[in-house]
Amino acid sequence: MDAQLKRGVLEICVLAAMREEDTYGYKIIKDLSPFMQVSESTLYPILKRLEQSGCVTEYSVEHNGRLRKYYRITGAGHDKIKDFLNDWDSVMRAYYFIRGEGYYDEK
Amino acid sequence: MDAQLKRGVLEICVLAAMREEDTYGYKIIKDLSPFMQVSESTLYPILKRLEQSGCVTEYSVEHNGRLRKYYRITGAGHDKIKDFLNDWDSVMRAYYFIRGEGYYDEK
DNA sequence: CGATATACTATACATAGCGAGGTATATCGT
DNA sequence: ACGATATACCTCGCTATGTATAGTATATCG
Repeated sequence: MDAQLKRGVLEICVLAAMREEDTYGYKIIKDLSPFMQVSESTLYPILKRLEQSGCVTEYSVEHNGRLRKYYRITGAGHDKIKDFLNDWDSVMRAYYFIRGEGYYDEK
Repeated sequence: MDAQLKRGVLEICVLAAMREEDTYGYKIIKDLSPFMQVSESTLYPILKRLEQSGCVTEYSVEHNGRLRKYYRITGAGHDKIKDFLNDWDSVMRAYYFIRGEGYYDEK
């Protein structure tokens, strides 16, 4: 996916990836890879930002002699996903404008 | 629309806005405003980039004693729109992943 | 025993939206 | 007559964020 298109979508994908169960960085990259390439240098700063903005909490678990960091989504994180889905209408209106088929018929 | 979501969409909207007929900066802002707020400090750099990358050509027409800059989309510009539309599938897959309803059924 | 997978971190760079400010003319209400 | 608003274009600086590159460390597989 185009780097510019990723913005605004990727962060929400990361939150969505931990909706079912707590997860960790490397697993998120693998889970998203079927439809979106994410490099480590992109993901880890995102996780840090999400933690600082209260959208996720983190805790470490020892795994093979190293600490593996798990992330759990918070209420604020769920709210952020909802906000994104509410914004999606305006994205679709832009898409229909670009397709050039005029009015976007509400779902 | 969220600033991050705009990236990758806005530039293509600008190209789409001149598909029917040549247009100019101020008019583009008005034409997009029903579904997307664009400030002048965002638009004019975009038009400059599009010109430098060969997606549009520009020419000036005198209007009320001042020069008004018109923009015309090129073949490369049309190609860019096509590329965007071809990429849209992966955006929708990300959207369906976020919605949490699993597999994205091809249109 | 080297390659690959797993797993996290830090530095430096490029891209692009946007607020704030600048310049200039025309029009409209009071 | 005059201030507000609309039209029309441009630039500077800030900020957010994707990404390449590199570093650290263990386990596994051929």
